[in-house]
This record gives sequence, C-alpha cells and structure tokens, in this order.
Amino acid sequence: MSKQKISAIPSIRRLPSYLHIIRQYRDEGQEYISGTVIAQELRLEPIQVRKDLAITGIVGKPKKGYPVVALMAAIEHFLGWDEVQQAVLIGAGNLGTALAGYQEFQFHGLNICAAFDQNPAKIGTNIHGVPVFSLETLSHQVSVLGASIAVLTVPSPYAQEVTDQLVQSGITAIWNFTNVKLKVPDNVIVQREDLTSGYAMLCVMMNARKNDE
Amino acid sequence: MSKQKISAIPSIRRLPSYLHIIRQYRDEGQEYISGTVIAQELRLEPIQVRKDLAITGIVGKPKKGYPVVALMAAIEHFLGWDEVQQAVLIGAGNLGTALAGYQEFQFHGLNICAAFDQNPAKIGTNIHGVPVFSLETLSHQVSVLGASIAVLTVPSPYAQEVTDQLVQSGITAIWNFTNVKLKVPDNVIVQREDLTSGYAMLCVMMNARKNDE
DNA sequence: TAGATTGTTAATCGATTAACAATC
DNA sequence: TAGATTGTTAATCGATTAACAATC
Repeated sequence: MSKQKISAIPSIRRLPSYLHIIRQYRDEGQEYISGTVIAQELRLEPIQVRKDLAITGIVGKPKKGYPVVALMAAIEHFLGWDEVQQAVLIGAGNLGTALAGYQEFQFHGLNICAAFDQNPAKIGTNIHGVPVFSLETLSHQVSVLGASIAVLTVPSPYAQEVTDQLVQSGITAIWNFTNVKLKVPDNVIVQREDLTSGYAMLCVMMNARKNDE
Repeated sequence: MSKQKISAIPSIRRLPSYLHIIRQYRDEGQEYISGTVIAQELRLEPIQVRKDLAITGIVGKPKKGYPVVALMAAIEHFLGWDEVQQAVLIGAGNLGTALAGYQEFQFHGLNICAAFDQNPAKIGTNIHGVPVFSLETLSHQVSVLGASIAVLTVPSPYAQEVTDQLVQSGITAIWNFTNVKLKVPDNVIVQREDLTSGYAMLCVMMNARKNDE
C-alpha cells in the first residue's frame, strides 16, 4: 500500500476553481452550466474542462451542459469534501492564525478544531475561536478529537521534530507550509505548499516580459 | 508582446526548493554539491535535477558536482532574485499580516514596503513594521515607492475592483491570493496562489490510500 | 587509473488539444 | 429541424526518464 501514484494531478488541482465558478452559478439559480462557460470564466479550453470534469464521473447533457447541483456534488464527492475532516493546526504564529481564520475551508469540509504551540503565552487562549493547547497534549487531543490531518505552520527549524511527534500521535496526513522536505513513514501523506514556487513563476514571467520590450 | 509562453514551468517551480537545499550546504561550508545529493534530499531523480539546473546556465564539474556559490547565484539570477523588488500589500487582514511578517521573502528579493486597507482603524498603524495606508493614496504611493508588484489578500468580493485600481496605479504584476480569476489588461501579469488546490491533492491522496487498504 | 558525475541525445510517458460522431 | 454541447478516440505536444559518451 501507500506511495501509490495519483494520476491526472493537473486535473485534480483545477477542480477547486471549477467548483468555485459552479457555486456562483448555483447561487444565481442556474440549473445547468456548460463546460464552455466554465472555460470562458477561467480562460481555459472547453475540451480541457470537459476532460477534467469527466474524472468525477459526472455526465452532462448535450446542448445544455452539466446539471449544476449534481456537478457540485460530484466534484465534492470526488475530492472527499462532502465529509468533514478534523484537523489540528501546529504553530499558532502569523500564518497559522491566518489559516485558522480562513472561512473558505468550511466549504471544503476542513475543520481546524485545535491549535498547538510552544509559546506558554498562547496556550489557553484561542485564535479565531480555535483553542490553543500545549504541544505536550498533542497525542491525547488527536485521539480525542479524531483528527487525522495536521496543518503544519511552525518555523522551519522545528518542522522535522514536530513532524515526528505528529506521526507518533497518529496523524496520517500533513499539510506542510514549511519549506522543509519532511521525512515520514510510508503510510503518512505529505502535501507541501510552497509559496516561493509561485513567486518564482511571477518573477520569471516579469523577466520574460522585460526581455520582450 | 505579453502573454508569451513560459516554458519549463515545472522546472521553474522546483528551483526554489533546490535553492533552499543548496543554501544549507553553503552554510555548512561545502564548496560543491552534486545533482545526486540534491535529488536525494528532495527525493527526486538526479537526471531531473540536472535538467532543471541546466536552464539557469550553470555548468558543473564531472565527479564533483556544481560549485555551490556559483550555483546559488545562477538560480537567483535566473529567477531575478538578485534584485530587490518593491511590493505593496493590498488587504491587511489575517493572511496579509502573515505575509508581511514572512521573513523568508527577504531571501528572494521581495520587499513589502507598504500595506493598504479599507478599514480606518488599521490606517496609520503598521503590521510587522509595514505601514498601513488608505487605499485612496494607492496611486501616489505606488509611484513614490517604485513598486511594480502587488500582493493581493483582500476578501474575494473586493478582488476585481481593487485590481482595477491597482492597474490604474501602474502595478504590472499581481500575486493573487484570492480565489477570483482576475480580469486584467494584456500587459499585467497575474500569478494566482490557490491553497485549496493543494488541499484537493491532499484529500485525493487520502482517498486513494483508504481505497487501497 | 577507476569511478562518480556531468550534459547531450533519444525514448518514454502523460497531459493537452484536435477531430468528430452522438444527442438532446 | 438546426445547432450547441457532450464524450470518445486519435494526434500533438511537452515533460520526464533512460542511455551513454565525455571528463575530471
């Protein structure tokens, strides 16, 4: 088991932006939405949108498009966003606080139910309604809360040692916001979110434009 | 001009993580680092690392690897990180505050020199040393500060109208942290940072594992 | 010298795009 | 019916991986 290959990674990454558009059309009371329309909104090719949506199993109607409600359900189910996931936040610093207060996550079934920090001044307080605990109580809380996801926002130097604790506590999925490549056992999933890679893209595009003039 | 195709996007996105590893080796006083070693650290294929590094123009030495200092310089120059970029932060909320305090950006030549917010209570204060101004002074400040980049962290409903203001103020590159697909003129670059797309990946990996057991 | 590593050229793999019949 | 849109099958494109000669 584990370490298995996920196929169609680019498609999976585009699904949330489709969902966002589709939700807007639902709110406007539309019954159907076509791949062509989604493509226009996101400036993509219609064929790409259709191919991507196909992986969720949704079936559209020629001439009309996809039924909005069923399409939303199909994407959410495919992503597992139709079930609430309990997550713990590790590191109640700037970024951690921002993520704890990010309302959008509620739409994606992600519930940050507890935060952990080293700083005694923060323990016992709460950030955006999320209680902050001592890291020493991690194992206990993880089992009580039934959390399987950890959102990691500690300073880089602590990332690996905290990860070891997370693994020992029974966490099996880590959303890693540090720039450290974490070492974890085979059965633990890590998704690294690297802001600097997006910034690199922006910079290269700026350079390309400059050389173009 | 503009809208030109950037090639080797995946390679560009990996460069920052290489830089991070290489910097560690520099700090340890290493003179050379091989593609093999970088690959081991990041669990990639050595050939991929060599191919990626080649786009920066660096030339390695058989048997030894790449000269650490020159390699850092080559990556930084390729990304344009050897020159400081002035950026304005739009939206001094949770995420904006976190980004203003993100030390790491200094390593990448990104300097957030001013923040802007709608909220009168925030105007005149500062977040992590970055002064917060009224949005009405945007145009003036952008020209005074010589900023060409805007980091956009306003709530989604305001994203487009604020973007229009940014464009009018002379901003030509937007790092967009909202989930809105922005409409901008051809000469303006937008890099969207979508946290939910990373979370989608994590969820699909979790589902794949579950079905595997 | 022997062997690790580079950089180039070719092969494979997967993602995107194109073409088009089916359909409501 | 006419035409927009779907979904399938094939073609193209680009990224990754493999093979290997060159080299220090």
